[in-house]
Amino acid sequence: MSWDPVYRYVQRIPRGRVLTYGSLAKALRLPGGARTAGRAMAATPSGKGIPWHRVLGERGKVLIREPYASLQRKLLESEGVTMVGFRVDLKRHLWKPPRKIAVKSKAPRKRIQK
DNA sequence: CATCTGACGACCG
DNA sequence: GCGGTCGCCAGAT
Repeated sequence: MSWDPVYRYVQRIPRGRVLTYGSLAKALRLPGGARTAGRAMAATPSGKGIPWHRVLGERGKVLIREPYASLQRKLLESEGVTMVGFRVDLKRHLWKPPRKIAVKSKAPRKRIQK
């Protein structure tokens, strides 16, 4: 199984915003759901600029073990993410992935006929 | 090949 | 809200 799609998706998460394993899995339709997203993140290649720290558990909880948990918290706070202990305030920082990519043209989009 | 092990999450007490 | 159980499934042992 190639985790590439997962990493590409994670790289789209803007600074200061976070995503959950569940929503990640759902967005990419990963078989096995959230846990599969977790496996992918656990295998995140280092040094590729992938913002792995922006992926959290349901309700914004940091689920990884030390010493990475502290690092993740630190990285998040460094980009302005407000946290309560090892939990992120999802109300403020949850990233809602855009359904459509930004449109450059101002012309109206064509309607897809049903 | 048999088991174990999670960077999960829904459920239940 | 917290801890335990269970389904999930690719890798590791």
